[in-house]
Amino acid sequence: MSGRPTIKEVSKIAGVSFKTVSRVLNNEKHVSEETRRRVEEVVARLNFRPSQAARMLAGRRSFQVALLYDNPSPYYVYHIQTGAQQRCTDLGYRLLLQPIDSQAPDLVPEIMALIDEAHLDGLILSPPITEVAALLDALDARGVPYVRIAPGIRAGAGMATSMDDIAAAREVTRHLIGLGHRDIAFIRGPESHVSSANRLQGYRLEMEAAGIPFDPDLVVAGDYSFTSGSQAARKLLDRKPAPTAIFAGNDDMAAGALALAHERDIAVPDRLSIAGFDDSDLAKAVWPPLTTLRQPVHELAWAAADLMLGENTAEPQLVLDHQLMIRASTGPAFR
Amino acid sequence: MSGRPTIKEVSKIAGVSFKTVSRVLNNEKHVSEETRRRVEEVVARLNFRPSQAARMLAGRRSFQVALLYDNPSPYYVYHIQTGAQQRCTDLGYRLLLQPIDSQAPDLVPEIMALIDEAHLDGLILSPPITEVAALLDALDARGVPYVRIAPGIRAGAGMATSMDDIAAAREVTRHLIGLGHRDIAFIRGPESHVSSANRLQGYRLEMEAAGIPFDPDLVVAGDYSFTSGSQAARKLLDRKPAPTAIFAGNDDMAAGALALAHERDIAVPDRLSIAGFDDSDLAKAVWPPLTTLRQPVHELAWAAADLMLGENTAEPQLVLDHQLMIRASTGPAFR
DNA sequence: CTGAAAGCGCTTACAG
DNA sequence: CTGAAAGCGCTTACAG
Repeated sequence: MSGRPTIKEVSKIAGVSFKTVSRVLNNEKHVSEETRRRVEEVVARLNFRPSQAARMLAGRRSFQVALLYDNPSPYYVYHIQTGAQQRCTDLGYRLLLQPIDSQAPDLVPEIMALIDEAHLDGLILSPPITEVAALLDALDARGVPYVRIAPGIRAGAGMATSMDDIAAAREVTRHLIGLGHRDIAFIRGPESHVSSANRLQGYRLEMEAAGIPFDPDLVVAGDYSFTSGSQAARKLLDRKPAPTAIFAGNDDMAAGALALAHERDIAVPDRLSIAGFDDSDLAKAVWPPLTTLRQPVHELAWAAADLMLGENTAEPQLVLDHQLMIRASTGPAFR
Repeated sequence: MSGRPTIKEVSKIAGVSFKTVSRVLNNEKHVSEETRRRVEEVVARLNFRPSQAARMLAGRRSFQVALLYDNPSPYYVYHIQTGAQQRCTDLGYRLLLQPIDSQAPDLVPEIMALIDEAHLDGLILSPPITEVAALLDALDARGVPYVRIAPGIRAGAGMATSMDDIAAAREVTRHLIGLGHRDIAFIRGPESHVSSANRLQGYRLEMEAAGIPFDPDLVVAGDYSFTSGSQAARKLLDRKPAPTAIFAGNDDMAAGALALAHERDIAVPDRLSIAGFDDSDLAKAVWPPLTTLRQPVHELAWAAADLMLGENTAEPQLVLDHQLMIRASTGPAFR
């Protein structure tokens, strides 16, 4: 690999010391406008970029942070990546995208080693890595800055971005109740996800607020997968009387429930309404398209990066808006 | 940030020079077994990881490569990332995941600057960045190693992994013909994608091989999006007689066609068969699940990383197997 | 506003 | 098999 220009070559051509070039590159004060312009011109002409390795080694900051994730959903990972990366790039930081097994026994030392190895300035944690208490303790102890996206434990502490899962699930439930449904079933996600418990609670609160007694038999467990949604729907639709509406804790499970309805020739939404949660790519690709709740995944990640690296220091806990997306999979109750 | 151990501290504790520690870390010869063991023990105890920045700066290699992508499909991006990252990690390399706008006017200088800035040892290119001739020229000129995934132009040159789109599309078409279909329509992808033209050609070749004359009116253009699939299906189903089968160039468009069939109450597969391409997450989430062609996305990326960094130097052009996935969206022709 | 010195934590030649 | 020296390309104090 040849042709790599260095700061010294730039300085030679610009006729200044390489220290002055460094000042220009780092936007420091105390450089005359004319000198700055001359240096910038040479930098642009040579297409010069300072060696990140050298900056990391010499400086106290690496301008490098990592996004840690352990999520099986391509949709979720994609949007969380693009959101965080967009903001990091704008602020002059490189974002390392780090998939990681949150169940690994040596998770904490591995992450600490990563911090050393890559000289990380900070960490963005996404669920379920947000819930590893030992990791939070270790980061706090070393003074490594971090932001959590949608944290469950220690929700009030540190920097975090989130949405209100309870309020959101209430909105979906209210929509169904508004359509005349009373026998509304809920397919819940895995115990390990905080979001899952919160959505269930939102469903329950709204049912009770409408004077409909909570019926535990109408709640069936899934694991956020398509297949588990189908199985849960099978159980629910075998009941007599069957519920007239199903609210699934995410879109994958809603799609699974929908497929089962098709299989049994149950018209949706005429005989059965189905609502999901997330507004993932899936929601618009199935038939009929899913009524669901748009989770601002991209924005949550963008705001997390902004919180850690940007100017905003006022509000360390950001709650972003969600949105109910009403589509064709829900309709008036038939009885 | 405190507590960062360095190679010197390790060497002090192990009672050797720091140069010896360096030898152990790099698996060099000429270290006695006993010394090696002692050093490794200290490294493990301190949870020491060498500073990547220092290695990059001092060494001729960075052990860092980048994956460049510009693709709107979360599914595709997710699997290409995990495939490449898995192999890179196993081989001791860090993989930078770099989304990039392949239409950007300064694409080439931007990438060259990235190479300098991050001291990259090589590049993995995914479509459509694989098709930027000026980039390939620049990389060749600087001697930067790169592998392309599913290249279109200069397909015979350099390192590449791919699948046989033509043969694959022939298989899907053959499956439909075997079910008794003769009026088989094709929804093609955008002109800009090589895969799109190849799949069309495979469809055409197989039709002609079966003695069915190619009918250009049965080919409608889409852009790989769900919506374009619906629109294309609308045009096709407005024809008299309508085709009995639709082969879409990817799963998103197939899902769009399927949604239109539902909208018009056309039973799938009884009155209309629909096949897709990719075997994305979508294929199993819609009803009925799509017959489609499994593209080995993960494996293509894994093999690309392996080609560039692994031991395999024999075969610079790898063609991986695909697989026809027969599901419920295709069935016997009704007439 | 500008510059010369020291050093970040490693690897690369070069000795022994 | 092991070590002392030089240097990678920058930033950080410190001077002027």
